[in-house]
Amino acid sequence: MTEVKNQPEERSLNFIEEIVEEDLKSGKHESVLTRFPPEPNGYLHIGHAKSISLNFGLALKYGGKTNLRFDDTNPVTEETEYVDGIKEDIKWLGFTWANEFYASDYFEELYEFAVTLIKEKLAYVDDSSSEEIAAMKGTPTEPGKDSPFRTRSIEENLQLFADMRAGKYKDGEKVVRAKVDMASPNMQLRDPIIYRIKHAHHHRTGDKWCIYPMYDFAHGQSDAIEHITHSICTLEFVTHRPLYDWFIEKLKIFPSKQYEFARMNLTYTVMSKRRLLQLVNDKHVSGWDDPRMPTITALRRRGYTPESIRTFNEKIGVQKRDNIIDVSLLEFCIREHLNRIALRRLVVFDPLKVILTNYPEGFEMVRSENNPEDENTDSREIPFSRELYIEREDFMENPPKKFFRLAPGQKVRLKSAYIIQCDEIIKEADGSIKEIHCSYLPESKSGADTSGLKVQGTLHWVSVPHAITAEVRLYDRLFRVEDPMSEEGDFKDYVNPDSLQTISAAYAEPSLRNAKFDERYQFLRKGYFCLDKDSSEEKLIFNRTVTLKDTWAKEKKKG
RNA sequence: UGUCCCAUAGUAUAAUGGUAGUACGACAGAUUUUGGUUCUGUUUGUCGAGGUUCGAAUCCUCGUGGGACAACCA
Repeated sequence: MTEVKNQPEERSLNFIEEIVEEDLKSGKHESVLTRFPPEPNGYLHIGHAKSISLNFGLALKYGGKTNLRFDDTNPVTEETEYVDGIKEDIKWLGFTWANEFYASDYFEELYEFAVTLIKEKLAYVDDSSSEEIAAMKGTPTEPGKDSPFRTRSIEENLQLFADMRAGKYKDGEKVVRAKVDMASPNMQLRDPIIYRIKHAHHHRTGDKWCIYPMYDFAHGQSDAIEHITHSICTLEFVTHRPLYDWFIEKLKIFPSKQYEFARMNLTYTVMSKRRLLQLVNDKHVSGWDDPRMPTITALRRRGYTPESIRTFNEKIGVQKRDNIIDVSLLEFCIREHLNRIALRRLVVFDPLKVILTNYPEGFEMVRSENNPEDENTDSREIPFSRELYIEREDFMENPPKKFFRLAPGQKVRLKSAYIIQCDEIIKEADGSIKEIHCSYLPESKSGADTSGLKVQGTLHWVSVPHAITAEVRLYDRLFRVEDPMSEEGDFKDYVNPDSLQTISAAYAEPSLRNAKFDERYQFLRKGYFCLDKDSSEEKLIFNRTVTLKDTWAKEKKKG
């Protein structure tokens, strides 16, 4: 009777899944073929991850396939470096494409499509300048005017188009436009340009072409060539859909259908390749993979797991309304995963020396669990000695109420070791605290505590003679404001100046000497960390992926 | 003031004419050798006005608000 309880929660379908299920049920399509179509002019960001999850997820869910297709129709901005980066990111996210295609694979077919249109009197070569074309285009509220070249003969158009391809004209001298409707209320339909001249080296076709198709003339046709059943893109292409359908109809090719969803926005960051590139170029960050960036490569470097990003994508859903997702949801997803898999380690960032006056010379090894959430992980030994470092902020000479840490006369437990009590504060000449002298309770050892004492606080620590040092990089949100784009002025004015704090020498327990790149760590009471790619044999560098939730910090703020 | 898209707690997301639910956040408490985790509880919502209907978040109309579109970018 109560068995329903453990059933996985049934998730309702998003609007695209509904369309797919309907198409499958009605027999419109026998299977699903989607595509992920990045332009190789920058790195993928978390917003793209939503599209990747959607496209690949749809195929996975309904037993279909997904092609990876690089939309490489603009040679001046596109580079092979980006192609490689994008492929790596998709693989890392855990998805596998059926075919790796390029819009440039179809240049010859696309050229023929344009010839077909010309022959049907549905396209023409226009000698007008860019400015003239813009002027004749009209405005959203006023119709456009026909170009004087609109009525050229088929033969002349064919010849001119062939000459364009042959390289007889300079950039911008001529374009090919589709003949749709200069009076259409939809601006996209006012004789859109479908081919332009660019004497530029293409990352794949080299110098074979000097004319390149525009997005609208490449995307839908590429979908059709591949027999994509559901071509999913973002909302800004809604107004392009009539054009998408128009080309498919006029060319009588496979009727792929375009569906649009709202792109994702995240608080405290920006989400466009153009703006991210600005941050890189203006050196606000060290590069596309600076861990503060919302790019996939940066998230990976920062320690995010692909699982957490996929979970995040499931949670945010798919819809058509503008949205800005609270970054705390992303943080929740990564904490939830890391809590399950991260190995616990003790690391002191800002050391305060503690001398245990009644502890003998030498040291002992104490045992500590690697992950209390996972019974399968074992434990490790940590050296404990008479001289220790604790976190400076874990001691206060005059503590406020509810300060459960170390203070004169106050007792705390040292994690996996003993209860200690503060007896004396040793100060420097300037009055600052040099070290504190404590006594430990031998009968309070972890696992064999017969002291009967209950203490409120437990601190992390390291043994001074055994500690190793490491650099620790603490990251915070890239922007000071939730939505930099909605603020006055340049979005770059709102970059958070404290988004990176570097601790050049933190003191870590010796087991971290063997830290591995594929392992995740929780530095107790500090946050989740991973080894940074800048690390070397001589120098360990850790990135903070995300902090732990800190209710004490909130308490302090309240005053 | 053209065409198109959208509107449910602070943020997201369900309810597909029949009890407005879930997650994150926030707040409070319990547990805790991490002020973590876990658990419990509280809080806040259908943009507005009409209409259809026994019944409307859902369908219709008109408003209001937000967004997209005028690159030889994608």
